[in-house]
Amino acid sequence: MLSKKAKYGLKAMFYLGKQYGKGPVLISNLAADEHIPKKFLELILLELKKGGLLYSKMGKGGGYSLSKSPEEVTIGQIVRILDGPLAPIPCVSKTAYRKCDECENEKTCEIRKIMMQVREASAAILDHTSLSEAPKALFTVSRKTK
Amino acid sequence: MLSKKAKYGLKAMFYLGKQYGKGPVLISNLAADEHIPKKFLELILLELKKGGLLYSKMGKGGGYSLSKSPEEVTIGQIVRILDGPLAPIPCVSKTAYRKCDECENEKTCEIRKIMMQVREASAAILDHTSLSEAPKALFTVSRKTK
DNA sequence: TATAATTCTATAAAAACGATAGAATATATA
DNA sequence: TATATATTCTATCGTTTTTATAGAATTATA
Repeated sequence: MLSKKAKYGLKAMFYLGKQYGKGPVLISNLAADEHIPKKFLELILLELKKGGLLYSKMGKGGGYSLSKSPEEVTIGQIVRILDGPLAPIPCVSKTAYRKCDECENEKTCEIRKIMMQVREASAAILDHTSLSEAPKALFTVSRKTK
Repeated sequence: MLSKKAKYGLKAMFYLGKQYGKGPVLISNLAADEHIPKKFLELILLELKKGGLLYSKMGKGGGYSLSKSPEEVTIGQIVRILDGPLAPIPCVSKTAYRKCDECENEKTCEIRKIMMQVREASAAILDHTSLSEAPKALFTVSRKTK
């Protein structure tokens, strides 16, 4: 399940995507417009900034804006920063591989083989959908038996 | 992320799949062989039984076994029972639809459109992979732009 | 009746989640 | 330089979920 943090973050990023090029956006405005708890949103935007997706400026006339164009920001990037790896289990993550605690033999693990495919499918979608083209992309999953 | 409960459950189900037709399996044996905390495993097997995937018999000579053949039990069924819906957000779940708390307009929600596709892709894999064919199925995701 | 097994109920520790509070820091401008 | 405005940092807090564990109850067999 996507966390509320990630959901708020995605909302905020889409919002900033629409404001792209129009100067910095205030946290307060974003929070009010998207109905996100302001203090919580502060932390989220900070994480996204540290993740490289946002630019910010302090003081009068400051605020947040995308650090690159909406086309260049993928949903996958956002979700990874806020919720961690897309992979259902750590041993199939490409961006944050980790051996599973209980796993004896990674080569023969059936669970791993399946979750590998799930990760692959999810990543194919999330890493190829950007803030701008979100509503346009369509994906199909097809099945082949060896 | 898949919970430990679901991981243990999947391990147990694969194990029971291999023992299918050979009579009931003791929780103790299963727990020992797969290195799963026994008391925790009890709860898991009980859930899977209530979900209709397992048959059990109490008393001497009792134990657990699959309630249908391994081919008929899908990974999706198991994961749903133990971890809930596959959908990343409740509003795109087919088996457990729920309106998102924060959602204003489901029709125009960009997040929903994307997560719908993720759910579709995951379900396509998990609902078409069974305990027996797990290592054999292959899936590919292809992208089309409208 | 003794034994062996699942089932049920309750509890508990630890981690994750969702959120809030307040002080610190940086910036613009009057 | 002072003031207002904004992000940034650190700490905390309550709730829920996760990951178990304990023990009694129930069912079945021999």
